[in-house]
Amino acid sequence: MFNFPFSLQTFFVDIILPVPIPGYFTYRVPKDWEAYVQKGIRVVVPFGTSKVYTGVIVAVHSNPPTKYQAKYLLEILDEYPLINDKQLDLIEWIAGYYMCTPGDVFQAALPAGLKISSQSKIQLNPTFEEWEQLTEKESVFCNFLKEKESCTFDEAKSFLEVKSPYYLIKSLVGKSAIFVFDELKDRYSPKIIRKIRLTEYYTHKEHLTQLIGVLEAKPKQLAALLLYLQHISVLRDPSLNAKGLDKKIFTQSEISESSIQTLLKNEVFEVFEQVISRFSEGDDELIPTKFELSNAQNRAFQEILKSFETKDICLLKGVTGSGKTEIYIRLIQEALANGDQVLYLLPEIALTTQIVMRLKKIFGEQLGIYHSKFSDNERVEVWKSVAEGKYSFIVGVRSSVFLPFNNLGLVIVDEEHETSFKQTDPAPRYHARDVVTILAKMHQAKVLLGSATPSFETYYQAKNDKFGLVELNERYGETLLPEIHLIDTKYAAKAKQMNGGFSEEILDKLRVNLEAGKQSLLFQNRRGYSPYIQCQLCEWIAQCTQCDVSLTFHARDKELKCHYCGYKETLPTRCGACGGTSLQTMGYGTEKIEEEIQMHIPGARIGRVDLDTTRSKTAFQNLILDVQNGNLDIIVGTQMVAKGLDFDGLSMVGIFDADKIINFPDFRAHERAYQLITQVAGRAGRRGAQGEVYIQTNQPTHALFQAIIDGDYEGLYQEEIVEREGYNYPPYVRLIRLVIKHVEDTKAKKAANDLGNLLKQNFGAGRILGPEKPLIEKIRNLYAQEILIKIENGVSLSKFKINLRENLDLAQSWPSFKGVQLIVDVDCL
DNA sequence: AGCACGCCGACT
DNA sequence: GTCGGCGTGCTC
Repeated sequence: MFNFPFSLQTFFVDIILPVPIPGYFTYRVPKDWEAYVQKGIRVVVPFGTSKVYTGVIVAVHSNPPTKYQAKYLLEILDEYPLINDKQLDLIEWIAGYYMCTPGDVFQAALPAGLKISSQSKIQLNPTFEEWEQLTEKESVFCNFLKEKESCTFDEAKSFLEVKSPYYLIKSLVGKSAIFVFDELKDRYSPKIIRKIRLTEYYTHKEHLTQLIGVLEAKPKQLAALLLYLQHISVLRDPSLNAKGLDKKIFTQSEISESSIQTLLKNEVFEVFEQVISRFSEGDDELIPTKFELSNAQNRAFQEILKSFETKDICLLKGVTGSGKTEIYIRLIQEALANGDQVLYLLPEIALTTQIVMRLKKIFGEQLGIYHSKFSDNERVEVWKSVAEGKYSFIVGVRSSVFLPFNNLGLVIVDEEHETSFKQTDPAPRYHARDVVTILAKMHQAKVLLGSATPSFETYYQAKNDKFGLVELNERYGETLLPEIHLIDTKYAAKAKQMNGGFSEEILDKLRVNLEAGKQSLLFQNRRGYSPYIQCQLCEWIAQCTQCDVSLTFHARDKELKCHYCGYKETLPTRCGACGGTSLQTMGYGTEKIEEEIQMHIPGARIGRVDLDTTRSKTAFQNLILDVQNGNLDIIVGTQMVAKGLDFDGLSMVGIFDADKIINFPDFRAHERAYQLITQVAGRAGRRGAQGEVYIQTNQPTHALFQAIIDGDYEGLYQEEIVEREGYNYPPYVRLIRLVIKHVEDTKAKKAANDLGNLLKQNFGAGRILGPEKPLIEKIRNLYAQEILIKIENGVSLSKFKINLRENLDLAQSWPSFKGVQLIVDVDCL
């Protein structure tokens, strides 16, 4: 760091601000603070006329900006860097690669609790006495604060009727009249639970046995004591008493509050408070960490280590149920023993389940979990714990790539092919799997990509020796791959073997399974009751008012909903066109499947697993528990079940809309269909028994089904890769998608056309596809057009992107781009 | 992205 | 005559 004690130079800092404006922002450092500014610390700055933001310093220098007057910093939030150099480098890399601003990345990288903004609170110092030191304006403001207890920057601004209250506030802070507390300190409070334990006296065996004798006459108190001893066997080991028992456990059993109170009064029990981390699920005993790998697993494990000697990235391609997890665990143990940090990325839904419980049991306190359903408090807690080194192992979703690692040794990306690793909606539109390879390079860490059905991009790299490749082709134990049956729905319909959407075969199988006490899973990749409702007279279909899609009927809420914009309306009784009353639900969603199966198979206990039934944090876990405990016979679900559920009991899987998946208009449709169907099918038949899978389709001769039945990933890959090469699709080219949006259809088309022509001129028509209307032309009243850019392998991506950015900037200055939104999606899926 | 400045319709 | 609609342009 610079340190010129008598320097006449003025210091400036370049900072990242959470705004979608390219580049960094230069601010001036007040003379007194020169010693405190440093790369990686957060600062609060004024921005525009009335806003304050938290930014992070990326550079300290003494070059005044020439084109504008730099403003002063308002506040310094950290003593030490909160964001380390590698993180700053990663932010910059992502912004460059994904063609967004550092601010976009910063916004995604930091939990909100670490980004105070205009909402920061101001409070009067209660011990403040020296009112005579204040200016008139200041004392008026302080009196206002006295009344209000606290106020926000915004409130202060409107009260003071000035454009920027920060100078006055700063002066008051200097006089110790007020506090500005960053919301971090305010919002972030540790969680405390109340526990009960024996007083020290009764931890002695003789006192305790004596007590039990005395309580013989008081059965209720005795019951309470015995319940305690049942959970905490103090007689066996008095030191266990220190752990205590959650008060809830008493109240949940038959023990009355009054008997507890009596025991507390008589100083048998005492209450104490414990600060708990928000996600340590109790203090389960750690299970023994030594387990044997099977021969196949051990061979794979050794091969991975070998591959890491020469390559940084390795693909582990292991069939469902081959026991990849044990191999991961072994690698994680090695890395941790080595003193390295480990990051284990999972798709969101997989994270709520058993695997995390299992890892928690093995790795205990060193394991931190980073999940999108966690509150902001919890995220800040994880962030700090990683920075402090409390967690050396993180299991998390996409965004955990931004955590403050300083010594990463191993990154595992499980279910590597999952599209949820790519962020689609707000920028940065990054792919965690790809970001992780850069992150790992910075840390000189190894990356293991795991999947039963790798993405073709990844497999291509492995095949071409860029990544290591290790295969695990046998299922763990003796379990056989499920037997897959195709049901020809066209034929079944002719033979009168269809019952609505269900073939007799599936219904029969469900009945047989139910009688045998076995569980079944039905897969329908569409939530709600029916994907559309239609008038039987005039064929009118209820459409969303803001989007170019039909409305899905949700029976539970008796509403029509748009799955794209969230629009809702109550179920109409009349046709929107002819006024007729014969509206009918068309097609099948999970709700309707659930209802009809209930009708066909009365007595079956049916559970539904889709976005609608698992919105809350615990709902999904409760459903899983119900399945595990055998409280459900049939589970109906969307792709959530394919990805989230992982247990033994399922003996049969039924798949309904296979045709929809296969015929999806996208060059990756076959790859995706293979992955999804294989994944769903893989839910059937674990631990010994062979499972059965029934797929309803009207094109049973489709080659894809044969590949799925044979588990012939390789064959499908070979076939598809030829097509990809022939038609110039990934992995032979990189794709960048441009989306052009406008409220007016014609304006979107005009802008897209103009841009398309420019790009064709400058990059060659062969590289530009479109403009074309996307699958859904209008969402939230915005019409969209798409342009696809193909960049063949070997072309310098960074140069291409700089060139592309210039073209885009030029286009956006055109009159035809007025009011047009332009989205850039690099490596779009 | 916000948010201010700025230029045209329905209200006291 | 004003309040307020959202079009456009800037933010270190």
